[in-house]
Amino acid sequence: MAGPKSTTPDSFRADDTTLRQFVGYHMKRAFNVVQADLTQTLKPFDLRMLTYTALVLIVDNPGLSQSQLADAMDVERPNLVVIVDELEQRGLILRDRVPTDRRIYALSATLAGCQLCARAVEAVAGHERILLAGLDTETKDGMIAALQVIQTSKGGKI
Amino acid sequence: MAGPKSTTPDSFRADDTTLRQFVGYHMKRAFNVVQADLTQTLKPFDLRMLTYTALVLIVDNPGLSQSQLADAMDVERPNLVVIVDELEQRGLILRDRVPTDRRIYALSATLAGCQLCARAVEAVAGHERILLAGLDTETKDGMIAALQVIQTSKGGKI
DNA sequence: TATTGTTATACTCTATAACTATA
DNA sequence: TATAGTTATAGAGTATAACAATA
Repeated sequence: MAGPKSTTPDSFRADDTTLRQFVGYHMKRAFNVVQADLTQTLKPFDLRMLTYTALVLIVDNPGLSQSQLADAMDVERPNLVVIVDELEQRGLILRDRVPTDRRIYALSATLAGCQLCARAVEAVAGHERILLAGLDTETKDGMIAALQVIQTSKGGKI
Repeated sequence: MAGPKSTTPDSFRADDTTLRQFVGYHMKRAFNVVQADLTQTLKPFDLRMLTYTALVLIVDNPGLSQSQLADAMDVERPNLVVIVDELEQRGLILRDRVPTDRRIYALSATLAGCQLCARAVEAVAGHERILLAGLDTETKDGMIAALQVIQTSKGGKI
């Protein structure tokens, strides 16, 4: 990662541009790193971040509807359809009609889905441990708590 | 934001699915909120997050090259071209050839670019203050520091 | 040979409107 | 009328290969 030997001012690392930064800048850069790592980690399982997140949520919350899943994932319902389609076609989840309200699909994981999920979760946890090795537990927990507070402030936006 | 009155299990808020979450999940949700707010804030200036970030970095670091800017923004060079194009066509920045290395463009902001940047930066700062009102200074700084550590661990990925 | 900027391209993610079937 | 799921579609953002000009 040596800087280019150009005649322009010495290479601008992101850290040098300390003036007038905004949280979105740091969040995006950090998220890029996390997502790139996640993409690599999930590749052997043929999962992306979205399909992985959906699968974990379905395994952990059997019976939830697509609307509820879309809400939990912060994704628009139309965009969730293709994600659920993919998981269903691979035999990882089931779409069951709810007799008392036939508009709703109750989502649940198959045995294959649970097994794939378990392996993927383990892999992700392992990679995350490496990725966050530079943070002590207190700092990490503080960051996650702060991220959750920001999430929550969604409704209170101007 | 009342949950749907369905016969399926009570609405799953994201906060209920505490099992087996991963940082990417929290980072994405929080980033969604920040970016949505940023998009709204920048709309009056006809800027997006990417064009705003590029403009601020050029204003604060006059003379940097497109490669350096792409590196600072964590964007691939080909994708930066259209961003710089847009700013140049709007008369906000200049692309100047460097005599000592004619491969490079030295980027700098015009007066109009500096003025628009100043107004946009102020608006963003104001919105950010509201968005992060739920966090005390210590928590906020801790989060940003943690995000920067994650950024840095990019090179050390497995 | 390597680097800067560029074009072309494809893929993913996101956002909106409109439809159906059920309630 | 309202909601769940769906379709279609358009727009961002992202990633890769290949090229011309320059070093």
